Amino acid sequence: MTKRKPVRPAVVVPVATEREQRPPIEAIRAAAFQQFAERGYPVVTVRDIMKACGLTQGALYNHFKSKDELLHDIIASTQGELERICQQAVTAAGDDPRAKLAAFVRVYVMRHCRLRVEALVANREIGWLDAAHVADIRRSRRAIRDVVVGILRQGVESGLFDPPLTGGRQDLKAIAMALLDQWTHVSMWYGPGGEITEEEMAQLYADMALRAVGARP
Amino acid sequence: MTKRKPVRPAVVVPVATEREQRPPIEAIRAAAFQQFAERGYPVVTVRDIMKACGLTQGALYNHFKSKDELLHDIIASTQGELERICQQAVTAAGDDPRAKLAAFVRVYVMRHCRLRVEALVANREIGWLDAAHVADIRRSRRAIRDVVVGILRQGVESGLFDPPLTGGRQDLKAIAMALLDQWTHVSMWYGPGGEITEEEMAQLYADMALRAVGARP
DNA sequence: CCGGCAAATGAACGACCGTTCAGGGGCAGT
DNA sequence: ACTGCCCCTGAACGGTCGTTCATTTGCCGG
Repeated sequence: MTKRKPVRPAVVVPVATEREQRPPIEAIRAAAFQQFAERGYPVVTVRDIMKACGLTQGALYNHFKSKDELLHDIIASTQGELERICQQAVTAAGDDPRAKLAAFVRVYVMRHCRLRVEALVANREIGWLDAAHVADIRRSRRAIRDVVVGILRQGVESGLFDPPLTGGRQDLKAIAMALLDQWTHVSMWYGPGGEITEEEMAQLYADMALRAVGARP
Repeated sequence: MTKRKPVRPAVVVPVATEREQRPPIEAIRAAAFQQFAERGYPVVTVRDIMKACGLTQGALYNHFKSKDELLHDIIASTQGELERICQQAVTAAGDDPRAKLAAFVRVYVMRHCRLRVEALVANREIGWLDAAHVADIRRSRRAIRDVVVGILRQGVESGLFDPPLTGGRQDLKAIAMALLDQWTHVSMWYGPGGEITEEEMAQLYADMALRAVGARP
């Protein structure tokens, strides 16, 4: 057998309904999310995506300049929305760093449970973007991380947090990275069919985070 | 431009020394690790890997049945070794679940810092394996998770751990997943050029884990 | 009814993919 | 010196890829 076999059988979901319900550009975005999440950007072809929308390959280029720009478009929209709701949750949580951290975790984890597909694509497929498209996504990620670092710093300075030390000093950036890794990768294994609701997940992760940073009760 | 542009410029490292020093099959494994880690399995070609070893594309098939089997081979060896050292660290740590958990985290995190490239490939590229090759990797991952769950259960039953509740009951599996996500993804951002040593990372993560599960001092 | 225009089609292009295979070199054992 | 055997080479195969483009479609204001 000399044929290059697809990494997974390129089963294209029926869809059919997509085409009528929303404008084609939205159908393309939705189909791309689904396909990228299930099989990964490099092995999903333009033909796969467009067939899932009931269109043919050429029609993509009436809406996006390239496959690469399509990926950037859907990642950037998800990432921007995530940054927005995280910022908003923190500012709405008052001034207590414990409340801020808890609010952040709740919003972040619940979003990664509810929008598993989008979160998974935004976090896993970013590496396929070329240098020009990847910059603003990374900026947004750093901004989110810095929000967490800011909460931790405020908690430490006010004496409400007592996080573990790293070689004798505080490394709040490492702690923030560790916590964000945990929260982000919920989207890799959480399934709505399980026994835990999204609210319970959010509560569990908030509890663990507050404990990890040594928040006073 | 109608040419399909590579996701990243397929810069092939000089190598040259590889060929002489070790048997070719080892050079192929090393080159594959490096290339898969840097650019991802689907976009790394057989020609890329073999050129990095100073060989030509056809020579791969004297050592591996296919590109897929090569990926499985290098992932399986890494994963098997990880499972082994984790088991061994836990049994060598005595009977106190706090010591067991700390020992597990130390070994797991230090390995993911030191062997970043291997860990990254084993965790990130597993999805490209076909169904026949993926089964035993997943089994090993479950086994490692169950080791953590076992430690947590022992800690709870002995009253030494008091982990957060999930909807009124203990969900040790979810806690184990959350912790493993955190430990695993160290390999995504830890760089030996940073200010934190591997030992400090291991200590930090062990501290956070013990706090998260409510270990008594 | 008509002209115009955005949007879709599907063949075509140039490139590259994983894998196969006939040919060839080098070296151990006899 | 000859015979196997292992390993490597590089052309070839059959296929897929992202993208382009001439052509057609379908809709809208007049």
